[in-house]
Amino acid sequence: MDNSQSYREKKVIGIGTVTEITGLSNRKIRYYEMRKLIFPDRTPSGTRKYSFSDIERLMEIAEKIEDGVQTHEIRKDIVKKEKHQMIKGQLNSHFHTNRYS
Amino acid sequence: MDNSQSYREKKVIGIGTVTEITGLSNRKIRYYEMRKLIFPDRTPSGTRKYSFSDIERLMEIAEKIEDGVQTHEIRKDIVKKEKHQMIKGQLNSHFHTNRYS
DNA sequence: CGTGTAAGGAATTCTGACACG
DNA sequence: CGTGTAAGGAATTCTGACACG
Repeated sequence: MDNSQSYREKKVIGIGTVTEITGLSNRKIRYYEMRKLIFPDRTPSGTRKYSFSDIERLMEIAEKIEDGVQTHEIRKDIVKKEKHQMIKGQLNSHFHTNRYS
Repeated sequence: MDNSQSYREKKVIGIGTVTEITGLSNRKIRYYEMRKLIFPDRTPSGTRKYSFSDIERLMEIAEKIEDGVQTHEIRKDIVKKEKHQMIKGQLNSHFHTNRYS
C-alpha cells in the first residue's frame, strides 16, 4: 500500500556520501547511532544506509552538539517528538474507528 | 544560488542500491551508461553515484529494451527531449534579457 | 563524554576481456 | 547487440579497542 516512500525518507545513501554532505566524520555519525539519535538501515552485508531526512537530522544533531548539548539530552527531545507523533497516530486511528463503528 | 538541488536530482546512490531498487544487473546499468543513456556522477575514487531521477530513467530504459527498442533509438529520444529543454532554457534567458535591458 | 586513529577482515566497485549470438 | 562471468586490483565499510580528557 504505502509503496510511495518519498525520496526524502528512503534510506539509500552510504556513509561515505553522508560524510561528504554533512561534513561530519564517520566516527561521529556512528557514535550518534550508538547513542540512538539516528537509525540507518542496514544492507544484508551490514553497510549503513541513510535517507535525506537522516542527513537533515544529523545536521541538527551536530548543531546541538556544538552548542554543548549532550547526546542524552538530544535523545530526550527526539523521544518527545515521537510521542507527539504517536498521539497524532492514535487520534487518526480513533477517527477511523469512529467512522466505521 | 541554486543550492537546493532537489532530493530527486541529487546523485548520492551507489550502484548496488540501484541494482536492488531497479532489479537490473550492474552489467546492464554500466552498459546503458556506455551507450550514453544515463550519466551518473563519480566520486573522486571512481564509484558511480545515481539520483532517484536516474533510477526512474533506468526503469524507462529497461521497459523499452524489453520492447525490443535498441539503445541507439532510445538515445535519440533522449537527445530529442534535451533539445526541448534547451529551447525552454533559451526562452527563459530571452525573457530575462528583456526584463533587464 | 565525544572523537581520533591504527588494525584486520569482509564486501563493493571498477575496468577490460572472453563468450554467445 | 545486449548481457553474463571470471580476474585482479583499489577503495569502502565494519567492529572492537586504545587514547585523551
